Amino acid sequence: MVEHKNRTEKKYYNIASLEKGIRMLELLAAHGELSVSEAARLMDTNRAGSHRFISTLKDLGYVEKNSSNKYQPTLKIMALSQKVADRFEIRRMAKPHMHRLSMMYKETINLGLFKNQEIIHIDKIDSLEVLRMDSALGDKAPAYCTGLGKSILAFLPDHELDHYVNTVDRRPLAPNTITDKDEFLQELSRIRRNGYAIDDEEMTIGLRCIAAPIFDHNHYPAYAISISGPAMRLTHRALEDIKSHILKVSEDLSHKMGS
Amino acid sequence: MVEHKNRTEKKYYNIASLEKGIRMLELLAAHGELSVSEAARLMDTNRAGSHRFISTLKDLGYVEKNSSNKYQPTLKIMALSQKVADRFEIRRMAKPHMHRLSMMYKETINLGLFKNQEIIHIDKIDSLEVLRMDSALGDKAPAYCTGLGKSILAFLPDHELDHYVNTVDRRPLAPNTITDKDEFLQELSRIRRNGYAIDDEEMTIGLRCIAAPIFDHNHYPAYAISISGPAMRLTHRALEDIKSHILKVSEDLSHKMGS
DNA sequence: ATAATACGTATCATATATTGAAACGTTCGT
DNA sequence: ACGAACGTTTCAATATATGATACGTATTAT
Repeated sequence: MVEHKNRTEKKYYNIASLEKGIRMLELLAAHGELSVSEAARLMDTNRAGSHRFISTLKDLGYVEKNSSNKYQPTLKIMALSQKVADRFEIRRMAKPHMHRLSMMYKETINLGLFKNQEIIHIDKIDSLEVLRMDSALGDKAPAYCTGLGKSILAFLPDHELDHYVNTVDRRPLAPNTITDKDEFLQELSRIRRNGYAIDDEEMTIGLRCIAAPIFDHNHYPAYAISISGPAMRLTHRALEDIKSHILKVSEDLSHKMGS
Repeated sequence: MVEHKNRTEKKYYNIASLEKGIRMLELLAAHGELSVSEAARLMDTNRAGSHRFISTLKDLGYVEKNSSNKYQPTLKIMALSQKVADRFEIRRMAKPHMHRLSMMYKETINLGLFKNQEIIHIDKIDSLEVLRMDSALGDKAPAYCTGLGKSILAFLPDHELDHYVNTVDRRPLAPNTITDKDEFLQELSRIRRNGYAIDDEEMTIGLRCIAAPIFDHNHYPAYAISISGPAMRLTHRALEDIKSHILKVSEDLSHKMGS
């Protein structure tokens, strides 16, 4: 009777029913299929209780009844999983490239994701130098004035780019921010020709950066990779050296993503 | 006040907290990452409520906090998803082959999964003939006296096969059921040489069947495919014709599964 | 064939888990 | 340096999950 009630040690602000429901889904996935009463035994409850959870999961579409009166998980979990996996897959594949670039150039390497017209930093390797850009994972940045952003924008489908240029406010954040629409479109066309983008103190004064887009299996520029550092170290001369390397990396990653 | 309470139309034996929790997970997956208060707004609740669900998902390992105080789904969903997907993947890939075999031979085609020393029927195409085997999806059958089962057993790793032969009761279910251990091991060795198994009225009187194993990416004979029908139609002569086709199909599917 | 058992599903009163408000310390934006 | 927004924790009120009960059907044993 003691081990039956020792769940009091749990944080009392957790949702017990959610834990049980997820556990039910895990059991169904592990066993492939379960009847209401089999599940009841595994969950240490009665048939009525078991049925309630399974029925809820069924209504949510994560579980279905097969012809032998057993319940089995559906492929709906795949939809969830896919969304999550995509985000992690690029990180896993980019990591070795990022390390190599980091060792070669001793500057900060960033991996960005384009979402809701913004750049989200999904991975990075910090420069070991004292003077360095200090961004946190998950931070957001505008696309129009960053290397990551511009390299992606340049390869967006026409209608999406149109929408971007016409709706996003290009407020000046640093001396060189490109605010004029025509000038901005020219810049994107230049990037499209080169394959890479340079952010020359357009978001942060003193910060320079070179970036290239990474295309996913839909040939969509979902991600970008960049090297950024203080303008005094990352001279235009230095960028010239880095250029071909980062292009090579972005092409390789695009290929790995199925593009 | 009315639209706020019209959830009374729901089946009252569903678990509301589970629905909300899953919805929270879906939102996190769709948005990539969300803060407690962003989620609160999307879920139409307050920060405390939102936090409770996220915290629960975090403790379950499905969600983690990133460095910008947002919560994002982890790869744990993949583990769930993978288990489910495996079951469906073989079905999806086997379907066209099964249809082709069905049209060629006009008999019942079965796809089986080996689990807990039993065969589970995970897909089938019924023969259009009046006289036919009537099995339901999800039905279980013993492995030792079915084509599907024997074709898999024959290619099991040694220690697993040992365990099977020594623990499973080979009770006679039909005239030709192989009950003797040595005779059974000889049969498996014959199947290993041929690559396919024949069930000659070993489980059901009057029913004959030919089956071949399908290997997964671990080179494990996780599945098998079979053609079964009445012994009077599925003569040994007929089986001779079918043999090479079913072998070809099973090899192709093994290859597609990464074996 | 028939009885007995196991099972899936539905309903209800009651016990309990969830809820929203309130509060505290921290972070963020200005 | 200030105020607002946020994440987290606590607690009492109450909306919700629970277990018992019941019923019709499938499965198994006799």
